[in-house]
This record gives sequence, C-alpha cells and structure tokens, in this order.
Amino acid sequence: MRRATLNDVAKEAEVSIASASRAINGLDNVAEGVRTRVLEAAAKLKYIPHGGARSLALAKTNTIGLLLPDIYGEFFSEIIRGVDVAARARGLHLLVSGSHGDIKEALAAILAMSGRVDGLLVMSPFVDSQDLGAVLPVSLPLVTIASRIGQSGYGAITVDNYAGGRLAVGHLVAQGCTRLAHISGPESNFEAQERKRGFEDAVKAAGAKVAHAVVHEGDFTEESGFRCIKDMLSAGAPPPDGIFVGNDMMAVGALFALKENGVSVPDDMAIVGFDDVPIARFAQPSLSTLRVGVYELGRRGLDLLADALADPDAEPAESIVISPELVIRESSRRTG
Amino acid sequence: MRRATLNDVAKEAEVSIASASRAINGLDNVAEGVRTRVLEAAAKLKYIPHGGARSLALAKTNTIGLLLPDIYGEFFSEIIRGVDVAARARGLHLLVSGSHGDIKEALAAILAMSGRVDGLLVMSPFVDSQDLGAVLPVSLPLVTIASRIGQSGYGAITVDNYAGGRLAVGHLVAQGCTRLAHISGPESNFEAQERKRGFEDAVKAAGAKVAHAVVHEGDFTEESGFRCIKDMLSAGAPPPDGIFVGNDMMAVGALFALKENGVSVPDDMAIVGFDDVPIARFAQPSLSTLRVGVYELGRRGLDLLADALADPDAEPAESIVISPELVIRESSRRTG
DNA sequence: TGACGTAATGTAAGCGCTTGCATAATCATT
DNA sequence: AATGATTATGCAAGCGCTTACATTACGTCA
Repeated sequence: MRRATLNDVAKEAEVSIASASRAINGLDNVAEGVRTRVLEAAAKLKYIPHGGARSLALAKTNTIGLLLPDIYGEFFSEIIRGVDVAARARGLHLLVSGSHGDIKEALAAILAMSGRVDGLLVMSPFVDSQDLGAVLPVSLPLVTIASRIGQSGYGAITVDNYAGGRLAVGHLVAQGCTRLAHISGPESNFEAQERKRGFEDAVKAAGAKVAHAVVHEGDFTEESGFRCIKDMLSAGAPPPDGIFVGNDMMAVGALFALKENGVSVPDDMAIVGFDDVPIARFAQPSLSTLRVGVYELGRRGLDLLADALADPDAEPAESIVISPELVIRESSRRTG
Repeated sequence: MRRATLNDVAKEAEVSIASASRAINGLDNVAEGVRTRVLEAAAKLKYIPHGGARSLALAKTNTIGLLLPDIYGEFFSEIIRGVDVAARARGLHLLVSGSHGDIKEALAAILAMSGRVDGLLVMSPFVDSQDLGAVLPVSLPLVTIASRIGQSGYGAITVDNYAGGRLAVGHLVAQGCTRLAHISGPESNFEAQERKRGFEDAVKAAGAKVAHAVVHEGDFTEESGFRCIKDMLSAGAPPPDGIFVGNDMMAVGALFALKENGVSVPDDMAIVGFDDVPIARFAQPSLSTLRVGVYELGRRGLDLLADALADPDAEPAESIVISPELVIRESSRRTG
C-alpha cells in the first residue's frame, strides 16, 4: 500500500490540504475541531510527513553533510562522535560519507549531498585538496576540519601539526634519545607533511645532540607502522633509540613489531605517537602521544558550521587552530 | 548569489528546461549542439543538481538510513564500516543516526529520515523494541540488525547470543575453571539477556564441576567492567577463577582492574569477552572472545536491504542468524 | 511531390509539501 | 443593524526536478 500523503489525510479529514498541513505542524490558526479530525485521520492512515518534500518547500533540510576520508576506525569515529553530539544538541541530522582518499569520490559524495544538506563539514587532508575547493559550489556553507582547501570562507579548524612534531622531538631529546627516527604518514597527506616538517626542523635545531634522523614513510595504518619497524631493524644500521610516529595507529603497529623483536620500550627505544586516539592508553606499554582532542575537532567543527547557518550574514568566524598537547605515558618515560 | 537551478541553465542555453534536463542526465535523444550548449551553460553557472528535488521527482533517494544505538566506538564503528563498504559498492548513500538508547530519539530519527531514504537499517537491541516495530510505517523497507522488532518483514540479521554464552562457559570449564562469574550487559538489552541466559544454562549443565556462578550487571562500557571487578574482589567471598564478560569493552575494563589488583590473567583468573572488536587483540593480555564478525553484520545487513530494494516483490529473505565463534587468546589460555 | 516514420524539442503535469493571499465566517463595537 | 476587526479556511503557486505526451522538423520512399 502506497504511503499516505498529506493529501490523503486532508481528504480523510474532509478539509483542505492547507488546513491539514497547518494542523500537522501545530500552527495556532486552526480550529480545534479541524485539528483533532486531521490528527485522527493522520493516525488512522499512519501518515508520516515526507521529509524530502518538506525540505524542498522550505529550502531547509536540518541536515548537515559530513565528509571524511573514512567513516570508521579510531580516529574518525572520534570525530563523528564529536559531530554527532553537537548536531544532536542542535536538532540537526547527519549525512555522512567517506571519500576513501579519492578526490573523485569526494566530489561524487558532495554532488550527491547537494540539495540534501544545509551545510558541509569536510575533512580532506590531501595535499591537493585545493582542487576540491575550486569545484565546490560557493553557495553551500562549508567548514573544513584539518584540511587545506582554498576558499573555505566559512571557517576552518586546523591542527598545528608542525608544532606537534617539534614537541615530540623536544620530548625525545629530553629523555636522552640521541638517534631519532620518524615514521611519517603518506606523502600525499598534508598533515603528515607538516608533522614531518616539524620533526626535521626540530632535529636540525637540536644540532649535535642528535646523531642522525631517518624518516620512513608509512600510510597511517597499523600495518605500515609494523612494517617500518621491521625495515628499520633489519637495515643493518644501528637502530634509533627514539621514534616519533606520525599517528597512533602506526605507533601501535610499531609497538607490536618491537615486542616481537624483543626491543624494550621505552628503555631501548622510546615511542611517541600523534592524535591520542582512545586506544593509545590501552596499548602495551601505554603510548605517549600528542593529544589533538579529536572529539573536540568534530564538535567545534559542527558548532562553527551551525553558527554560520543560523546567522548567514554574520562575518565568517576566523579559523580555529588547535595546538596538540604532549601526553607522556609509558612508551617514552625513561626511568633513568 | 542564489544557487543556479536547472531553469537558469535552460535559459542560459536558450533551450527548454526539458532539454536541459535530458542533456544533463545524458539521455541520448538530445542533439549534440544542444547538449554542448547546456553543458557549457551549466559549467558557467556552476550548476549542481538539487538532489532533494530529484529524489522527489523520482521517488527514489539512493540513500539508506542507518539507525544505531550510537554511531561511534569500537563496536558500532565496525558495523558502520561494513555498511559503508556495501553501500558504496552499490552506489548508495548513508544517512546515519544514533538513538542513544532512547526509544523516543529513535522514533524522532526515523521520522526525520522518512522521505529521505529508500530503506532503513535498524539496530535496536532493547528489550522493548517491539514498540518501535509497531510504530514504523509499513511502507518503508526495513532490515534489522541484532534487534527484536516485531514485524520486520524485510529480513533481519541476528546473533546467536545464547549459543555464544554457552560456548564461553564450555571453554572456561575446559580450561579448568571451577568458580565462574558473568558480567552482564544491561537488563534492558535483549542481547545481554540472551548471553546471560546462555551462561546460566551452561553453568547448570556443567553441574557439580562448577562451584558457584555469580552475575554482576554492567552496562557494556569499559568503566562498568572495571567497577564490577572491583566489586567482586572486595566482596569478601572467594573470587571466581573464570569470568565470561558480556562484551569486549567491559572485558577490557576488567583486565585493567585485575592488573591494578595484581590478579594474574589467565592463571588466577581466565577472561572471555564477546564481539571481537578490533581492540580485543591489542589488550594485555590479548582477549579471548566470541567473534561475531561485526563488520559482516553491517555488510550483510545492507546487502539484505539493498536486495529487497532492488526487487521489491521478491519474497522476503529469511533472516540470517550468525553463530559466534570462539577465539582463544591469551586471556583464557591456561598453560597448565 | 506527398504520405509517413523518426528524431529533437517543448509544454505541462506532477512528486509532497508550505504559505501568501483571498475569501468566508465569526465576533465585538457603536 | 451595520461596520470593521479578527479568525478560520481554501485556493493556488511554487520549491527544483523528471517525463509522458504533443508538436515540430526532417529525411525517406514510392
């Protein structure tokens, strides 16, 4: 049986469709008798308003689109949590999509979202994200998270990855490490590049205190962290005694590999990750890392967007920069 | 500047709106000249089709609604991953919402989704979910995951939690445990109840081999697992030597508490969880658990729904029951 | 050259809803 | 009782799009 429309309800209640609409929406210019008749008819027909049609008529969807590289896993799950909580608080719904690292897919997702959302929350940490910015319709309110999109115009939330990298190195040096290494994220990832740059500059600044500093490239997955450590250990060269790993998942993989090879952490090798995803404190040993407040990233991103939506001609909020905070746990705390 | 509509494009290209539509959608009954004119006009005006309007006209959204108790965290994140992958493979989009354990919120979410999705994928493991079923519009294709909703009609995916509970106990007994305990999920959760029932029946069946079997009630969070262990240890009674924990997150909390109290796992106490979320193998010691294949839950749920959507008058697929598989890791592997 | 099939285009209805405006009904006021 | 103010209701346009159907233009064949 076809789903009931407002028209059906109106007929059943023997009123005009306009009155039915008003009754359903609780407007006050409806006679009591009409209201009850309409409501009864609606219940009888199991009428449920058609959200899409309503959106079209109102030019308002009460939905915001969330576009992430992926929509699962420790990191993104935390982002989603932040966004979800904030959205719920404002009565907004979420249309989420993953771009899977593919600009094409990201564009397709945005196309599909167009006309279904009031605004867009985008995280696209790819070095060439600017292209994305160029294609985006100017008309859709857009807030970016940890991205590098040309014209955002509606604010952005970014993480000071460079400073984070420097902090990590500073800490490792303070712990007495003299041979440093970095396991970076992919070349194509803007955040990864910034972290690496922080690492390298800090190493340079440390001067003679640091003997040599290698960089291995991973791809932000646990497996790649595992693999990088294996490579390092079998390289022949003396292994480093302190590693700054580009994100926590790779650090977890690294810890695994180190344990497998009997390298003691932190005594033989100190490890520092990045992000502070929930798993960091469960790792064995627990993982020192740079806390970004991933949850906050999501929450504040949504707030920024929702505020812009609520007051379209407020001046665009300046972008927010989040400074990572060093969290020292077992993996880098030298007793000596 | 207002966003461009198809009408604007048609005017710009000096053709009728019908031709513009056909050109944009790549139909073949359009003269080449017209097509290029339209496409150029569209590009010039930065035209992006309005998905909502298109859906309304086509009575098809290519979106499916995913309603979960929460949309983040180890467990749900895995579900989302399965759903996402399957949806992507079929070109479907996802409108996700969390009910936060509140039936009211779940209903609100479903209302909001109505008319924006072609079908619904719902997980509502609450004992009183039937009420939800009663209210749902019959018209929307619906597949349930690990839920207990009256008339699903379009198939369902369920987990054999009872069998899982029995398996866990069987394993613990086989490891030589004689004093068993269970940390259950909340009373209101259907799955939790089934797992508990499995535990209790298996204990009964074990007869004299098991001295006594206590049940503590948690709420599926890590904290509650932690707390239950603390309670157990300070209870005065001799502590159990084998615990079946209702899910992995609580088990992780339990491991923490045990380590804090110097109880050795698995020698003093063996632990078995449920779900096999990704974190289970990272725990220290790694966690024995009942693998549900959470990812599969999501993937197959979506497939079921999408198939029903694709062929509306196929007979409703029978529901799928997933049998958990025992995964033995360090937390319950006795060397003796 | 005229009848006819084919292909390109336009017209307009309709998807389900909201809402400005006009109309009708009710009430208070003098 | 006549007037104006107030309230309830309905009509119809419109949100941006698709598409059945009608119309027109064109080439083909006898």
